[in-house]
Amino acid sequence: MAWKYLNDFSWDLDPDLYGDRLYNPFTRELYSPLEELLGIGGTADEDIDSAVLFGTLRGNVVGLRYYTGVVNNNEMVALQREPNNRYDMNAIKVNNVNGEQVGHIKKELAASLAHIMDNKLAQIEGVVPYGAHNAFTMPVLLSFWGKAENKEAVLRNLSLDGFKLAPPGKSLGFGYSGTSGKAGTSYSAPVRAAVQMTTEQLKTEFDKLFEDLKEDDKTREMEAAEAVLTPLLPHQKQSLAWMVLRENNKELPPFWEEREDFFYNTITNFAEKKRPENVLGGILADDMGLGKTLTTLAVILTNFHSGKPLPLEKKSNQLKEEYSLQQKHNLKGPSVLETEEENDSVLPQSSCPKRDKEKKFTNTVSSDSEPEEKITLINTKAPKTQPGSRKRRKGASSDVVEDSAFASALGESATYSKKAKRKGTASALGKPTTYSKAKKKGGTAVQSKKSESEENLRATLIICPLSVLSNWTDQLEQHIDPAVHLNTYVYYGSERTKDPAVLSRQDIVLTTYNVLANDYSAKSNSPLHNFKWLRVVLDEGHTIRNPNALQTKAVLDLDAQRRWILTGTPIQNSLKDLWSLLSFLKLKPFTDREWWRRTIQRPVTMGDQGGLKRLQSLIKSITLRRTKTSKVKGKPVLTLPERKVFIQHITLTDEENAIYHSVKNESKAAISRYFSEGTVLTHYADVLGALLRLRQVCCHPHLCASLPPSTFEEGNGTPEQLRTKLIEKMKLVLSSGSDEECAICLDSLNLPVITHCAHVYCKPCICEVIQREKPNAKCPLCRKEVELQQLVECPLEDSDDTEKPAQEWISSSKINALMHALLDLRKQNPAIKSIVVSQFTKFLSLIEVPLRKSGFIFTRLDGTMRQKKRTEAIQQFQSSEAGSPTVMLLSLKAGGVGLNLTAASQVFLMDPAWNPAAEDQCFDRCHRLGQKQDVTITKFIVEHSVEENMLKIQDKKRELAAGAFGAKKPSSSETKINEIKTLLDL
DNA sequence: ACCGCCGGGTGCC
DNA sequence: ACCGCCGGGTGCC
Repeated sequence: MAWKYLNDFSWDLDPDLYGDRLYNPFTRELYSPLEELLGIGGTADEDIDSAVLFGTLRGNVVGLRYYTGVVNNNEMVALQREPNNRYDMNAIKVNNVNGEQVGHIKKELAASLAHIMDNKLAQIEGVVPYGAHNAFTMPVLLSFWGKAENKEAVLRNLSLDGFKLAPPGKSLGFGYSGTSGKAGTSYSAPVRAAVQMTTEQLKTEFDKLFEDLKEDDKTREMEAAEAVLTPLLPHQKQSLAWMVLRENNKELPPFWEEREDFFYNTITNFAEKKRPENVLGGILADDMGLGKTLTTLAVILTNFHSGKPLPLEKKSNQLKEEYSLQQKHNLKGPSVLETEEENDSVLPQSSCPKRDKEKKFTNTVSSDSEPEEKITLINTKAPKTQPGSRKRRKGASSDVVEDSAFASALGESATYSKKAKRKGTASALGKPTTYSKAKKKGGTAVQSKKSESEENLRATLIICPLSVLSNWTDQLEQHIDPAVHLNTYVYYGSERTKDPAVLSRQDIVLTTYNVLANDYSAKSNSPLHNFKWLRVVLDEGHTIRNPNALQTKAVLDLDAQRRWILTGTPIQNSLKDLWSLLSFLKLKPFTDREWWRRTIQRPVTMGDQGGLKRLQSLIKSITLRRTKTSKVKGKPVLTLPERKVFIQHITLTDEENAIYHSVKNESKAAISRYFSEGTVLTHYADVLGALLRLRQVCCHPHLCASLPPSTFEEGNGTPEQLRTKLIEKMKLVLSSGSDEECAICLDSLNLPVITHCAHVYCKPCICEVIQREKPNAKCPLCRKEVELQQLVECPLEDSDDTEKPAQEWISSSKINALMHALLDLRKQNPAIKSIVVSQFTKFLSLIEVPLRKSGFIFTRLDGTMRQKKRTEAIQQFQSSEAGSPTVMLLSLKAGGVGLNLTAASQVFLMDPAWNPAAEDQCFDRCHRLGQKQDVTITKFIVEHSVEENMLKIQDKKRELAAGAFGAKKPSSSETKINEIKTLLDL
């Protein structure tokens, strides 16, 4: 069991508990109670956050003449161990900010430092006070940072070799002096660390980071291209203008200045002749529901190259027929040149942007005049619709559908049509679809990363979580003129293309983080990675917050001219999560984590004003953020109907109460034993297990019946027993209603497997790790050794029914309360739609019975459903037709942020979530853009139960968290113990 | 390197 | 002189 390793590895997390997360309303950070209660969390990287300055030491860099890396006065340098150096295994390289080697640390000092670095006793950072004009050696000022408990060891090690650190009080400690921007000036002007701000000040400052909309470039508005049928709201016109400005921007990136014939970085004092590239893109961090998707589509259509709209052909019937003929013709065999000539006369380049380097193509796409001509073609404007209203698609005709069948039979992309979608065929995401068919042509247009010129780039890659993939296709259909040839390819499913030529023909390619990561790890060929994109857009961009996750690496390895991150939660998990995002944006020098840490992350977490200033100006220059309460010209961005939350207290029946108390007493007994043994914290998994049971009994006595009784004991049995136990444990994880996530990809579990150390991952994720680290692969959560053969898979679908066969259905107090409310509503107005939310899918199943009995038409959405069924469920529920479902049974975390359930005006939360953020997100699914009615939320809470206690602790945590900033502040063990006592009334 | 270090040449004042 | 001193060769790790 996982807690066995807690003593050895301070950052062990039991995934069993990982999903039960609490919410920090300020940082919008989700954190698990386990991390909180044990005062742990994060990865080894966080050691750097809590580092203190041990002191400084002057040393020498030698061998300058052998290397090309140059440095300026006061420039920061990085130290890098070089254990395989053939002359000295203690060798330490010194690199400049660009990663070019400058020299080596002189060998005597290196011999002493190597030990410290290899054992991670300290992080050693260098600043070269006098770096320019040194031919052979140069001095370097070294700062030693590390955990306080390692300070003595470091000092001892150094003094054994005759080195002595100057005490930290003598130095500023950031490697540069706050606002002057001169790296390293501090060493000669020693001061105590810059004026430290209080937590409160920091919080205020941080709030300001995203709220400043006064600048001109963020308030200017811009109209979208004609092909965008939905009129943009004022704030969306602002985002469009700002994004177009960012994409066409020719300025130097933040913190760079042009000086004489060099470009200077004012933070690191690095300089180079080459002009640093600016980010053509940034972060659109608008709150959920402000229309990031629509705005992004508008950018794609509006800013092709140099501010001109994407050249798109207007479809006409004649064109379509010829096109369709062409299609069939080409599918018969490899195309020949004559055919292409024909093609071009019928359908110019729009559907085939990157065919080859022939002149005709270059002319049509990259010349300045040509795109304008195209625009005139689409000038016949369709009547615009109001935002949120659905645009009926007129263009789809049967020949297109036929064509799609033809195409998909050959494994090619299929034509998307609304008609087909209504029949439920083309909506299947399992196969590639395009909105309008790209011309098939014989493999002449293989695009290569290097040889294409930037003007020829056309395709935008959009990467999103699977749960919002359909949102993109829906919105494309909803907002884009159907009469326009917008080539769209959904890169998903087993039939996805391997042919870059197919991608090169697209305007938009949609895929998911998981598909991207899978392709990336399957190294063989990932067409997405062997391609230069015009744009890459990350939807729910905080998905890549974990720098070690495969998904993040796969994303960072994409090649694109312009890069966008869409996210509603800019700093979801404290400052360090920002790094992956900046790294994606390729902002020099922050793509290297060391420079990010040294210049921003650590100074800010230590309360340095200069660091915060830098962070502010950085964020300001690349981020646009509006909240639901932001205003444009004095008016709120959005006016949503009211949202009211009621708590309805439930009194259990005597019978239920008896069950509750017996479970409670049993748990109490076990946990009291841990108290007396003083092992509460090491048995925390059991504590949460007990809480889970109590929460379940509050809902329905049948819910906790299938819990494995073995949770309270340890020990090993036969391999078969172990296997059974692991499967049980995994099932508990999967069915606990917490919508477990994989600690590697941080996404929902996909093909869950459990390790012998009882941690659950996606099979592809953990296999990747084992492959990469073999032969010594370790569990990413507990560092225990893992092997491929030891992974236990979850047996398929013997599910609830077989587990508990003939248990007769009974009601419960909560079910009665719900049914009472639903029947009441129906009496008032039979058209009212309600969402019934629980963390326990089994509970939802139990609720189905009385719903059916009372004649409710309902639908259901939970994490176990395939994408196709999900889409169906949502569409049925959202339909306003008579006979459409009036109740949706929803598992708390199903669907993700993109889920739109605005048809509902009532939400019933059957059980409180650990994590108020999850509740809020859930409410936002119906209380969002498009909601016309007031929304009423009813939370059912059993009085005098663990549920009430959960609310209390949540409130307390909210308060506590509101005062915290950035880094996690683990509560004292006294607090932890008290919390457990509160929860269990001990 | 306008240094340090090495090793050969050399040796009263 | 088993030294000192001189001056040329030489130079990261």
